[in-house]
Amino acid sequence: MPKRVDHEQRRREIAEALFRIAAHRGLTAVTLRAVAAEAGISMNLVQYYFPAKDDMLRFAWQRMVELSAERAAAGVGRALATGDERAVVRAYLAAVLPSDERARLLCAVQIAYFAADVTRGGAQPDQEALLPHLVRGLAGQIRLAQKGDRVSPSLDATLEADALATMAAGLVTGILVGAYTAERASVLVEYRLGQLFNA
Amino acid sequence: MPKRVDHEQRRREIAEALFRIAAHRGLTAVTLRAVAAEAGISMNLVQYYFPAKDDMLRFAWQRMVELSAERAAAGVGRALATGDERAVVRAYLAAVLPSDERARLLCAVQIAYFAADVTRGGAQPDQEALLPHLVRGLAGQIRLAQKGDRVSPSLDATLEADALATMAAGLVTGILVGAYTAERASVLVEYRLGQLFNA
DNA sequence: GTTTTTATAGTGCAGATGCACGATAACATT
DNA sequence: AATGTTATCGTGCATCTGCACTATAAAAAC
Repeated sequence: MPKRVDHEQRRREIAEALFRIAAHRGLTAVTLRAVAAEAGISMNLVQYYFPAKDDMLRFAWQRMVELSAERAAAGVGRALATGDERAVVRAYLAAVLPSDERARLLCAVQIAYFAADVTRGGAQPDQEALLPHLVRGLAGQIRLAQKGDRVSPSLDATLEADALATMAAGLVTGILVGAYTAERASVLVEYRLGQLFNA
Repeated sequence: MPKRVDHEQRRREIAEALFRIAAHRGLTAVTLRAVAAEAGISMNLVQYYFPAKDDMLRFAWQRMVELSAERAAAGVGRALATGDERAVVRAYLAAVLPSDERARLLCAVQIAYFAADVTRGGAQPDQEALLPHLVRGLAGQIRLAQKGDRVSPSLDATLEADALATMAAGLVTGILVGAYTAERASVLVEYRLGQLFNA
């Protein structure tokens, strides 16, 4: 076997195995042995790259935030290039919603962590910041659109952003639980965008 | 000790102990021993009333749905008596949001179960039905208000109900994670009600 | 070519967990 | 008063979990 291994890469592979287990069988099923088996390596190797289980869990969480951010940045970046605020807002929301299988996996993992955090007294700072971050992004675009008269200036940009962001958060759970399809969610988002932006 | 004990009552007490543990330390911390200690009884007694741990978890889930429904019915019932659709819609949403410590507890428990379900492949039928049930209730009130010209008939009642319900669901997570306060949530709900209903 | 470092695997262990089995005291039934 | 039933408790056990310790091939360093 090769001597030099990219540790970061190895940790990411292990994190991917963790994602699959956490998303399909819950954080409870995330044991060193289960992750090792899923990753196709021995349990000791997992311990080699993560001194303690908690390190692994933390790394995987950070990795998930990173992956989600990348996905979001791609979609939002394209929309930003067009200069169309409506498209940017749509992209923001689309980035949050689990549209494909990959996003569904990441969302399920996020919810698993979320539940573990909520019940562990105070949540991680990251958890707490996700929604406000989305709200700021949305509010910024709405204010921009108001300056261009594409959104009525009588509306409260922050409250509109709050409404959109929380709706998106609710839709995530709705989709994961099977109460909404991704298509239905899109229709709802489009409906709200139609109300927010001038025709 | 008395010979005859109300089994249902005992199970409810055990469920309450389970709630406290699940809400504060997560479903992972819900062990037979922990629940027994929290309830102030021996572990064997827990097993006496619940043959298997899974029975206990299922009973507690049902009990939580029951308690939440009772709380909701109280608030919505009062509003229904007034005949004011706006008040009813407000009551529906207020019933979902964790406004006091008790509601916060139940919501935390719900999220813990929710996460466990989402990651266990298909969710419980109950989980799946909660949001649609809320949507139907809201849509009904909105249609009623449209007939009385208190809501513009040009709006899509179902989509408006979807928007409100998912916003409420998102607010629940937002409040639990500390991103929103219950007061801020009320402001947001009122803002949206102001948009939905004619002045 | 020897030695040191690095990536990988095996094993054992203390603690926790769900559950089964047995014991017993309080009450009901007769 | 005797007997059976019910609620409660104690204990032991197989299993699993995270972790520590050790071993060993392969590759790098010299």
